[in-house]
Amino acid sequence: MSLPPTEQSGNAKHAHLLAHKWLNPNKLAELVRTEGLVYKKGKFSAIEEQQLKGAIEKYQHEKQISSEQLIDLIFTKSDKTKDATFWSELTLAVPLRPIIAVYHHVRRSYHPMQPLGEWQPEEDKKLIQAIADLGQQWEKISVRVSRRAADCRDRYRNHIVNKDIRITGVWSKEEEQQLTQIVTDMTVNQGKDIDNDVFWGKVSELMGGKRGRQQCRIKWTDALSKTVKNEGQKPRWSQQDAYILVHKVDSLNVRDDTEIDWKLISDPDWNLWSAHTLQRRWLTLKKSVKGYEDMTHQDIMEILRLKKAHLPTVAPPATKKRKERKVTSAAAVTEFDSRDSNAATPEAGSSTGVGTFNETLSQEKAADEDGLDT
DNA sequence: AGATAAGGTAAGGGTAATCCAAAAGT
DNA sequence: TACTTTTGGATTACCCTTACCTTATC
Repeated sequence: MSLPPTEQSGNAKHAHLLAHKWLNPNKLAELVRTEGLVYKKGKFSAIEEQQLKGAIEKYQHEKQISSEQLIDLIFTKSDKTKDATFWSELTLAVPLRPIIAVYHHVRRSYHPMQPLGEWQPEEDKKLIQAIADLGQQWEKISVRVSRRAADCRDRYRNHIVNKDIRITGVWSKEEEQQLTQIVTDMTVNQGKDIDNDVFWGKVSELMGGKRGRQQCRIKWTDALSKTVKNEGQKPRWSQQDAYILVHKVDSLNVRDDTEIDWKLISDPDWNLWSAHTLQRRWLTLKKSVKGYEDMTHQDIMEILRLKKAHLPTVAPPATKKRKERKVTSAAAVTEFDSRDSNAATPEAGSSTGVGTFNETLSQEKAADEDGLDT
């Protein structure tokens, strides 16, 4: 009998799996269940980009290959000189990433056609013609339109489809109701999760094609879903929210804010804010720090920690004429926290990995209690 | 020769930078 | 009230994952 696998040996084994097996989502999910495999999803952080770049340069140097040969290696299929270990080596440079993710990421970022920005009317014409001629064969279309296959596809589904009936601008009450109806029919009325099981292409169709999939999704996740959850009231961002956000980000102890998984930041008791909204709020917060462009994440954090050292008092009641204060989500959280710290039930909090936050807030709150409105 | 793994392409799901209007602050 | 600053709504180029194949490898 050997020793039970230590964390290290487990990780080494997992790292090897991730770097050498082209695991499809089912197999990945199974390994997560059976072996406690941990892997990373979502946007590649700046740090990971660096690590990949380093690995690619190292490979290029060791094998003494030119940049052209490198591009061949990444894009040309069935090249006899192909090195089967190439993708595995790159993957080892970014721990926790499956080889398929690295493969796709590198092929995107080293693509010879770089993104070109806004589409010109002539390009749209070319695209429409190409689709008419070829069908949805994006790689072939790409050659004719001189845009990446993925960009052609995106242009098509987001802007060309239904472009004559598509409308933009502020949503009417009727549209909002219709969207809410469609989303709830599709999810809760089918026993599905209203936050995760929505097919936005389908939703757009059901909206009669008047609104695109992006319009529908953003409208729902950033606006409608939270007013639905908040009994029709629209929350407004407050200084308390800013305080909470700074402390949550701080508690993650990331090296860089590109490492943050914003979905983990939203809290069951603070979840009126979508991940997207929180990310946006973080950016404005960060930009409020003078000279942030040249600072490390740690420097920025330090300043923000100082700036937001104290929990701001609730809603400055300077005047009472304010038509019944909108309930802010921050208020909801602080209320919850005071219950939480009294009860001290471990399961009460969220298990999102930002647990230290609640303690911080409770302490701050205790110290600040007198300043709080009653 | 047939099974399985690697790899290519398309479909599906999402993020983040930006513009501008509305609300809050002064 | 008029003006300035902050926040929120909408838009859209761009990014990541999954599904479904074809091709390579054993």
